[in-house]
Amino acid sequence: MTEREPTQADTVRLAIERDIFGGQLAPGDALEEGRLAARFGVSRTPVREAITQLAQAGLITKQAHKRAVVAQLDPAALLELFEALSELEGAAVFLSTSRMSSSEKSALIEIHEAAAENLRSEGDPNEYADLGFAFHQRLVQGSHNTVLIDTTEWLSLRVLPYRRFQVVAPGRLQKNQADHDVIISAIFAGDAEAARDEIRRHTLEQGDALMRFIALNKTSHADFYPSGLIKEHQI
Amino acid sequence: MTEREPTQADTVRLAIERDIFGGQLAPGDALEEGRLAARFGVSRTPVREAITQLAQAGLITKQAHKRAVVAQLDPAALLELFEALSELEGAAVFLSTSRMSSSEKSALIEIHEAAAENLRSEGDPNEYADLGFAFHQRLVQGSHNTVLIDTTEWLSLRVLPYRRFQVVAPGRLQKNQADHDVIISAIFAGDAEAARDEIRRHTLEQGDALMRFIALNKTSHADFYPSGLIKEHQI
DNA sequence: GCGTACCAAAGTGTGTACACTTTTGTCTAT
DNA sequence: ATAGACAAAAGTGTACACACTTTGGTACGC
Repeated sequence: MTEREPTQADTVRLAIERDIFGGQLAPGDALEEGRLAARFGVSRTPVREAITQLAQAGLITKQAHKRAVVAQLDPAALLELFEALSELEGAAVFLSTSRMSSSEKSALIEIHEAAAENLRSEGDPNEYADLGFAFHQRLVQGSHNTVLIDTTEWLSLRVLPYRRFQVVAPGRLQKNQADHDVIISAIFAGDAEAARDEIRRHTLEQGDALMRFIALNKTSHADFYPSGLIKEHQI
Repeated sequence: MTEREPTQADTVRLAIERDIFGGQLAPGDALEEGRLAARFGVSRTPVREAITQLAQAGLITKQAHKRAVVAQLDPAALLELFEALSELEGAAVFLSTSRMSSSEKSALIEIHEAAAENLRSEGDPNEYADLGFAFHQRLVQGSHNTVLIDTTEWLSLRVLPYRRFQVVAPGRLQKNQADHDVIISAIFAGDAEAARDEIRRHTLEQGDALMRFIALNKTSHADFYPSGLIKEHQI
């Protein structure tokens, strides 16, 4: 799916994606073609096209003659997603161990140390989260296998709408940083199997923490958004 | 993407998929909306929708204002695909080892033995190929992780159009069967790591064999189809 | 009061028309 | 002869109209 010059359908699709990842559209929200068309000042045709693409990608679900709905992940599905993600990242890191160039490795360390510094100085937790995301991303990209990279990034994206709910449990960040430390050590030691096992466990734990949080606040995800705000954005 | 009652777009999409997997549409062939519409007796709208879905899925490529083209995989891309696939199958089998029910295990063995019987009696190689596909599929499904299963099946599908080129090298089938045997043993022994390693190597080898074949016949995939036939089906 | 059938409103699926972009073939100038 | 410009043809992107399906509510019968 390459697009040189974005068509209106592409524009609409990107806008919807941003709304989903940004939280303006929560899982479970309905998308109505007519209103979206009005909102973006285009006809329903490109909107339909955008929705088709998003549905195919799994970001929204769609049944014939029914309104498209932002994909909603129940805890079981979320668990499966993280499990698959952990295996995928494990596979990628296994390859990365022997394939990362020295410049890629130093870029990885740079990110890791920036995260450490953020932790020491008690900086913005959001910034730390971004650095963590970048860390994982670089790690996977080191595999130099675009299929693996794309697939992994796609699954990461699918859980992204839920990441915003993750609170900073006490000590969680330190644990996270320590995990990353171990992973880096394994890679530099050239122990691919150890690196794989470490990141696999690490990612699985992350998913577990998120699920526990959601379960603890046992509530539909929509409840995280003040209903007034939803109505305005639901379009 | 669930569809209860198939829309025309779904019908068209399935028909195109069949053509691609069946070889009537070879990688590199162009798809023209108007003619497809005429062929299926519908308007261009559902055809466009089908093409959008296929493009999103990676089965065809599409640029704005240009005709859609059946995705073409160069050897490098094919290698990456098989590498990713082998890791994915490895991950799935790792989980399957501890998760397959006894009925799932016996179904697996049944397939395996049918394949053995086919080999002994020198039956249809196409039937053996189908059994091999089913074997891998059951193995992956044993992981009980739908995300992993869907992702793996999708990648398998993407290489399917190329499988038709695979010739039966002497001894290849026996080697294949022996590999499957080892995998089954590892699973029944409960050795998840061994099972993972075995299928990973096995799938990687399959990809290698396919690539070598394509490279040996160093020719664009379109050359496999008599050009007269292509023209008729190119629609 | 409860379930059921029906009806209207909302919303999606598809056909068709047209503008705009790409492609192809021809003509001209060097 | 060849390269470049131009024009016609082919093909895609979008708007709009309308039929069909779903949905939610209301009235009717029990």
